Amino acid sequence: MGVKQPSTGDRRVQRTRAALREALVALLAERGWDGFSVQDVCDRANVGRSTFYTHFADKEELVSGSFEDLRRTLLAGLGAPGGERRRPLAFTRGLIEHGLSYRRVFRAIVGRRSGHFVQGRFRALVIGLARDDLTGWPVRGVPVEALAAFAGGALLELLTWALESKGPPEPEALDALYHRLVGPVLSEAGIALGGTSRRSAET
Amino acid sequence: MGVKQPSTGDRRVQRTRAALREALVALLAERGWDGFSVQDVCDRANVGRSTFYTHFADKEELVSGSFEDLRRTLLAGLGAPGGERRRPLAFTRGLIEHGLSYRRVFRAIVGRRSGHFVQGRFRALVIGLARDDLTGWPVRGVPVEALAAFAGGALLELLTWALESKGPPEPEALDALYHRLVGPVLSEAGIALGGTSRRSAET
DNA sequence: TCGGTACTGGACATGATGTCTAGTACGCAG
DNA sequence: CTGCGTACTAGACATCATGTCCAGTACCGA
Repeated sequence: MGVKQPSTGDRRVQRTRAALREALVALLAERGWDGFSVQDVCDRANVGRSTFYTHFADKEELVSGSFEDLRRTLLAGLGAPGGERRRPLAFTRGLIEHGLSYRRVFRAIVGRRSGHFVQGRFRALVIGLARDDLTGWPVRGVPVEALAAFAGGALLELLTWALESKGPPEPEALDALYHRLVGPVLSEAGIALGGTSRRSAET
Repeated sequence: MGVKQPSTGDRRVQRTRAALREALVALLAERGWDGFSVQDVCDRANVGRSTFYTHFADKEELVSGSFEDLRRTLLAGLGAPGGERRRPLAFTRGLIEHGLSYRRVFRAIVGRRSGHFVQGRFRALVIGLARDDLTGWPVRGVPVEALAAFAGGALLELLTWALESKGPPEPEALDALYHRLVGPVLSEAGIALGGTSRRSAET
């Protein structure tokens, strides 16, 4: 699986990888996942195709890194983790803002011209975030996994709808809408939305 | 786009198409979307590859037919349309039952080994059903499209979760869970769950 | 029974993938 | 600054799936 032979912090390696990632994101945004080949990425990045394969096994392995970055970015946007968390699913704000800002890329990730791998990866990211979050706000009789699937799926498709719609709403409005819809579900467990901060689920 | 030259009701045509569809579904269930080629479908169906292309442009066009069937099946399961509709999103029961019954196929449609096209098609199917349904139960200040995305996405991922989980729940239980979670969202518009049947949204 | 149409299988061109190799360029340590 | 090693390069190669085309065969329907 990881076939990365150049294990170095060599400057050449860093430049090459950066170029490839950049090219990938650009091509993804403008042509969609199936709209470009490994060759195309290499051309755009000015990198030999053989070189590509010394770093990544395929397009998918290359894009995986970008998802790592995205995840880190989103989590970083939450401020100090474990700090002052007031509402469930607080990460949605950052995700929505980010998604609407980089609209072209996110449409390519989530929309019709995407690819199975990319989309699946994004789904996993969102639902994973939801699960981690909701672990702190359990609902009676509902497995966290199921709750996360529900809330994450809803968020995913709502964001998709916003990205595809002609006049995309403001991030705040969309976030508010989502929380307005998903709020009742969570408050069913007796969670006061602006009230006590229950926070102590197993680490 | 539709390149179907054999426009006939010829018995040979029907047999060929049926064989191809059957083979496709079987292969999809056991190998996943990317796990088989057009050639494989033809082999399993005992049909020449050239023949395949006289009927369908590619795998995707072939599978489209099956989705049509599925849609019809689900809608048929609702009884006379416009009849005695008591609750919003009534179609979920049929969908969930069907999905859990044909677990292998639906995991292939929705799961990790699926393909972008198939998955997208299924998403569109579910969200489309939700939209058609929810048109009859509007929620103040929320576009139907958005509401359908929310409810459909949640259903989609909840079903996926159930399909992937080890001990899959009973259809009734899953359906109940979904409606328990999504219910509050809809009742926000003042819909009594067991009460008055509001039914007359703008056509 | 016969005409037409669907099926057959095989050839062909195309394009992407992934592997490999010998040679070149460049970063980095000494 | 100098050379050692490692990353990069171009290109060849084998493989595989796709989609098109054609001449021949089989079979449906009238």
